[in-house]
Amino acid sequence: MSFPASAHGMLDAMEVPSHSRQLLLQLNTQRTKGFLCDVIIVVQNALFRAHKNILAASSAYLKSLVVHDNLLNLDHEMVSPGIFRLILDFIYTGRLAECEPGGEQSLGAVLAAASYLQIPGLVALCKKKLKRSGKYCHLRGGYAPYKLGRGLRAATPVIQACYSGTPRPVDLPPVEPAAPLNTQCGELYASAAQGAPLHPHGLCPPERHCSPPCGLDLSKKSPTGPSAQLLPTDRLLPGEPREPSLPPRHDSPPVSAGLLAGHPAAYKDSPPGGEPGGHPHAPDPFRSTPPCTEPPLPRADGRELMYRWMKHEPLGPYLDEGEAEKELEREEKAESPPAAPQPRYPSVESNDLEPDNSTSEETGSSEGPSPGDALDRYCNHLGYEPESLGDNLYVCIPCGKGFPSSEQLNAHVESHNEEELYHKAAAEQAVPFLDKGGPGLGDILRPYRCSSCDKSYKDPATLRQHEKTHWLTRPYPCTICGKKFTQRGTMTRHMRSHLGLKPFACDACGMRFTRQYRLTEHMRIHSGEKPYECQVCGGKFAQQRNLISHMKMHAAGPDGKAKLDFPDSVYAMARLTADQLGLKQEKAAELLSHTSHFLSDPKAMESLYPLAKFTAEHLGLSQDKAAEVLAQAPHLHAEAARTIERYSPP
DNA sequence: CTGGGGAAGGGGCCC
DNA sequence: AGGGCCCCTTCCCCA
Repeated sequence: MSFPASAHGMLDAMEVPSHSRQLLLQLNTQRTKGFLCDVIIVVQNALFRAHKNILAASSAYLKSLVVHDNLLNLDHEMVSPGIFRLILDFIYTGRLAECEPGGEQSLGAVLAAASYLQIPGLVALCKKKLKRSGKYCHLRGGYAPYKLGRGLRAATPVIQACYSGTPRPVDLPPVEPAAPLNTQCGELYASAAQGAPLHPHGLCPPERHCSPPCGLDLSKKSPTGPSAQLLPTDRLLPGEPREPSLPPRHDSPPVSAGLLAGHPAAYKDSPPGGEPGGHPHAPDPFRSTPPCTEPPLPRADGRELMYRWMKHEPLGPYLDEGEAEKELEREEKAESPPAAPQPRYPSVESNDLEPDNSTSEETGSSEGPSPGDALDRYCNHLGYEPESLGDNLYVCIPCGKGFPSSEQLNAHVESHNEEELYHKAAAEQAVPFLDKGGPGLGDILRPYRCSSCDKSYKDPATLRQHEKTHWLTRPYPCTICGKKFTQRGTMTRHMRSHLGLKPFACDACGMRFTRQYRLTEHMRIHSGEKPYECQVCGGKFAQQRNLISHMKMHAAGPDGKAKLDFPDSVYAMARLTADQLGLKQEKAAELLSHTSHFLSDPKAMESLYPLAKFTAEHLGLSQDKAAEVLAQAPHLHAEAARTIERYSPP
């Protein structure tokens, strides 16, 4: 399909002046309703819903996070819930609600947070406002080190210096806008107070100016059903929100390390380009780069973008702070007509960043970027992600692996050392095995043994992970309810259940799940597949766990007590099997008791593999796994042989 | 009312 | 870090 040249010309001229404004309004409306929101931002005990695309188009820092996570946890020492609300409003509207009273302090906090989040337009706007109020000259020296991309740990004292005698911005009470804010009810507070009546739709009552009385009842189970993807509204209980200035509820760090991955604080000691503990593939927002003075992105073609990426120059739709400031100044000079009044959304100034400006949009960009251009630049998307390119310049000499930063290389080298230590320790441990008649195959396969419980593992990392189960204090607390976990993954999974995040959807019925495995299990309902069969009655089950429950029914007598009378040898085997497989002895015995047909066939015991096959079949393991398990327990073979001897037909 | 099955939520833990 | 599996438990439905 092709258009005549004239038609192309016509298309070029066909521009709806209010398009960008309408688009933004729609997006903001969607945000307030939670519609298509695909990310949750946790700031202290406040939750905000938003759209990844919008965040990524507005903030370099948030972009680096949303690429990898649906749940972002911001350091509340860097940005308080109240300030983040203002910033989120700005992102979705291009307007900054009036900060008051003590506006400069709040504005300073917004500036600090905008720097932290790398939103140059907002940084420039705050500076401009501070300048107008006569504060910025005073502050300039203080804010100057606030170069974009600095970790705020370094920046915070600067702010303190700026506002000597006043609380740090992070200690300020939440900013309550003078006029009702328009939106903001995408935010949900995990309040300590509960029990008050529900508020419909989970939105803040208008009379509260959307200050966040919405509590999150964490005592309830996660919702079920297709409607509950994000914080279901029926779980929201109003209650007074905790003041953002209050200390965190738990003694533990308020934001988990895992959720903070990629946080600037984690980079504070890193050289440019290092991403320790963060998102290794995320564009490094802290790489020192000269301010981008390139023409607006739409004019840059793919090759130029690639070239700039290769040169570590800024590519994206983000304006450098200085550039954004110039943008604002150009805007002021443009003398664009004032924005239409929006009573629900007090404008900071008549020439605030304006998402739509019909005059300049119509005149095109040849006479300098218009506010519309500015928005275009913010909304422009790259055709590729930098993470697709790798430059692993730091190479580990022993193993030849490459890493993008010295930090990662160092971490790798440390792991080398630990690994070698473990190997050494394992080699030393092997000596007693020899004393006992030589190490079993299992000792070779799983040389890393726990000193507390004698369980053994294939690799040192798994052993370390296991050893945490013996610790008195579990190292990973939930930042919402305080429950503690031995593994970070378990904690983040638990957090998902708090937040109702269910990324795995059934194509057939739309039901959503928190885990892939659950979806797989669920899909058997639709397929009719019932792979788990009872060896006693032939009953089939879609879920293994239901087979296990069912087997208990078989095992229980009329009085509820176990009715199966297992031979001693079966119990002995069961004990060993239970030990090896981590099952309860009762269950292992139960499973083994259903194998009389096997046990009565001595030929089947002639080699290890048939036994493995039997074990695999009856314990739901892969045959290889079963073989490995059995290999670790040569005494099991002897026991099995004795059992066979005893029960073999004469 | 009760027991059994189906389905699902959540935690533990290994890989 | 995330996937996968196991276990315990709960809820609902039905005979």
